[in-house]
Order: sequence, then C-alpha cells, then structure tokens
Amino acid sequence: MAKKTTSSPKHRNIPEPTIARLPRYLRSFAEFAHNQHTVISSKELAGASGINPAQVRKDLAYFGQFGQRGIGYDVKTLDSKMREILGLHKAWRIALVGCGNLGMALLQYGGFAKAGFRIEAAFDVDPSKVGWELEGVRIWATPAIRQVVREKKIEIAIIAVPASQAQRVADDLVDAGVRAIVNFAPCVLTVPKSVLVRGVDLASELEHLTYFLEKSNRTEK
Amino acid sequence: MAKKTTSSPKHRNIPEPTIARLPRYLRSFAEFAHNQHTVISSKELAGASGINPAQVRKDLAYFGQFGQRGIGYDVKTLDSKMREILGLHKAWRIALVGCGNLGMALLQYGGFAKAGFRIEAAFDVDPSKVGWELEGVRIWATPAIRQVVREKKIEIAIIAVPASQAQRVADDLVDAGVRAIVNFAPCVLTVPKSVLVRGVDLASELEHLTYFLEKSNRTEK
DNA sequence: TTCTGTGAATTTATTCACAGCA
DNA sequence: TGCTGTGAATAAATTCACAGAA
Repeated sequence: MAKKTTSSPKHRNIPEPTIARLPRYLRSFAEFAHNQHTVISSKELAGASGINPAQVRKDLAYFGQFGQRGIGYDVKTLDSKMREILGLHKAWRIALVGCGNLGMALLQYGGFAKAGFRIEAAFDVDPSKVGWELEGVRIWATPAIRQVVREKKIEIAIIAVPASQAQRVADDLVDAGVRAIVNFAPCVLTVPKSVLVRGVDLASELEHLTYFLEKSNRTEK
Repeated sequence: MAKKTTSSPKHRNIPEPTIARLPRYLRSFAEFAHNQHTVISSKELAGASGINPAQVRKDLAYFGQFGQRGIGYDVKTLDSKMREILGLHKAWRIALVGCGNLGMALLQYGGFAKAGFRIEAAFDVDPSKVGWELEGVRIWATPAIRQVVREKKIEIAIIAVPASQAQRVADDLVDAGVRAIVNFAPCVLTVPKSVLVRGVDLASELEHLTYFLEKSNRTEK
C-alpha cells in the first residue's frame, strides 16, 4: 500500500494545544540548561511545565524522534530543534501599532528581545509622539502604516490601539502585506483567512480568575 | 424520581473552554448594546465572536435558560447575568508586583478599569520608585508585600517581575492570603492548589504565530 | 415560522499501558 | 533496568439535528 506524501516527520497535522505548549517547553529547556542538565526525561520536563509525561512525549514525537530510550532527551538538541520548529532561527520583522501605555510597555518589554524578537517600527496617531525614537525604534504616524510596513517588509504586527480603531488598523496592516497579528484590543478582527490573528485580552484573564473565585465563594456558603 | 441536589442551574461542571469564552461574549454584549440592539440570536453572537452558534447556545445554557425560543436573548439580561457569573458585580482587590515597563503599563492600562478592575497597591524593588503614586496607586517596597497585602485584604495579584524573582514573590503573596495570581513572568509557579494561577506569556504568543508562518513557508516551497 | 435548549453523534485531545531499544 | 515512542482506551469538547416554545 503506497504511503501518503509526507513532508514532515509526521504527516498528520499537529493539534493546536500541542503547538501552544511548545513555547512552555522552550522555557523549560533554558531553565534546565542553566542548571547544567544535559539530558532531561519526559517526566522532568512534565514536572517543570505542569503537564502529563505521556503528553510531553506525544507532543515532542509529532516532530520527530528526538529522545533516546532508556536515557531521555538531550537538552541542547531539543532546544535547537524546538527553535527550528517554532521558526525562531530567523529574525522576524515586527511592527507595533499604538504607543499608549500598553504599546510603550511592549516596546520596552525585555521579554520579546530575550525571545529573539525585535520591533522594527512603531506607529501612533498622537502627533506629539511621531518622530520620536524609543529603544532605537522610530515612531511613525499611523497613516504611514501602509508605506512603512511595505517598505520594511514587516511580517508580524502587534496591535495595541483602542478597540474602536483596531479593525481599521488591521485593514491597513493586511493591505500592506502583514501575515500575522497579535491583537491586544478587546475585539474580534476580521481579516482574510491567509492572515493569522491571535487575540490577547488582559482583562479577560482577570475575569477568568474572578469566575472561579466567585464560584468558590458561592459553594463555600 | 428524585432530582439530584443542584446549587447551580446545571449540576455538571462547566468545561474550561466555555469559561474562557465568557469574557468574549461579554465584549459582544457591550458592542451590541452600543448599537441599540435589545435582542441577539446565538447566530449573531456567534458571528461577532467567531464561534459556532450551537456552541454559543450550549455555553449559555450551562448557566440557565436565558433565551426565548423563536426570539433570541435579551442583551441587557444576558450582560447582567454574565457579569454575575464572572463575579464582576463586586470590586475585587488587586495588587501589582513589579513596576518595570510592563508593570507600569498594566498600572495605567485603561482596559482593567474599563472592565471594572482597580489596582489597590503596587510593589517594586527599586527604592527610587518606592513611595511614588501613579494613577492614584501607591508604590510600596517589595518586602512590604506580606504586610500591605494582608492589611488591604488583596485577593488577586498580578506578577510582572523577572522570571527569576517570580516564585519568591508568589510565595509571599500566597503567604499574605492572595487567592489568585495572573503571572506575566515566563515561568511556572508552584503554589498551593487552593490558589489559582493564570500565566500570560507575551513572547509565546509571537512564537505561536511564527510556528505557523514558518510552516507555511515550508509547505510553500 | 424562528430560534432556543439539548441529547446524540462526531471530532479532538489526553492518558494509559506496553513494546522496543539503549 | 529506565525511558522513549506510540497504538488503544478514555475523556472532553464541538457540532449536528431536532423537539419544543413563542
């Protein structure tokens, strides 16, 4: 029986939850490497990321056979493989739209740089901010999005503007050729399905918690 | 046949993904109410939040029968019910630990206030920041966490310190009686299971996107 | 008729449990 | 022996499809 064409180690497609866990594994590798571990078992990795060991093994096995039976996984190899899988071997070109409090924080936030991401251009509607340079990043006027994003070949955009303006900004970004968006505005964006969107709603994280706190208050009574 | 004891409209417990969607519905209600809609159907709500209509109905039905067959849901009623379910009818006492770039942004971030959350106290290790007041919120020294959190009866904490310090901060918070934590540090926190933790890793959102971008680059070739 | 509420069917994800290799 | 890789079993979430109320 002929095998189906397969470009990746596993031809079936990877479950979303698995992809969402990869960055967590990556953090764990850094931690283990820092503590001079050269090898980790699925059990250790599971412990460090609060996940079932079988789940860890299955997640990793989607991408190839990285482990050694009886031994475990080589931390360095796994770290390198995982970076490759997540596409972190190249420097992605990122833009930030909205330099309010949140935008400013994201611009200065060390976590992006540490993970290897660099913001190439920032945008804001406020004329008093335009022209400034912060953390080596020039702030442009929002109407310049189409031109600048296209010129700089920006691939990923972070939206940190009020919800009322988010869709318009997204339209411009898409028009300028952006391929993915992280949206911090609390609204759903409509974009062509070739463009990827991930929404991050900070307030909803708190609401998720208050749901459980409220529930435990109720059942306690 | 005797009915099983049931405190909530539905006695089975609510799926996690359902809870995660509730805040999204809440945003939609606000939007529909703003556009003078008094009634919405599951289809409209689904369209606005990018979810299957049957899913919307099932989600809402976990909490009671809020709709009218043939008509739809009353926006105001649903909004109010949803706020009650999420525990948003009371003002939760929140603390912020870490007033670096991200912490400062969260302190000033309008989204929390808009959702009805208010930060009562902030903490930082930097002595030059201690004593300042920002957005009406006093910044305390980090070692004061135990005392201030206890005195102010803080229930929820937001951690925005470097990963290396996050666990220590979490220990202090737990010790001071905090019941839930939103953790922005890219690490897993160990806390008693009575304490709720939600991790938000901003870099991992980007990594999630680069995974798909990288993959589409590969398959395009 | 329209649209909700919900069992049943389906799809998807997690966990188990063990064969196979170092 | 110890630990991976993975089919099989289980659990969970989503979607279908339709009965029932306005």
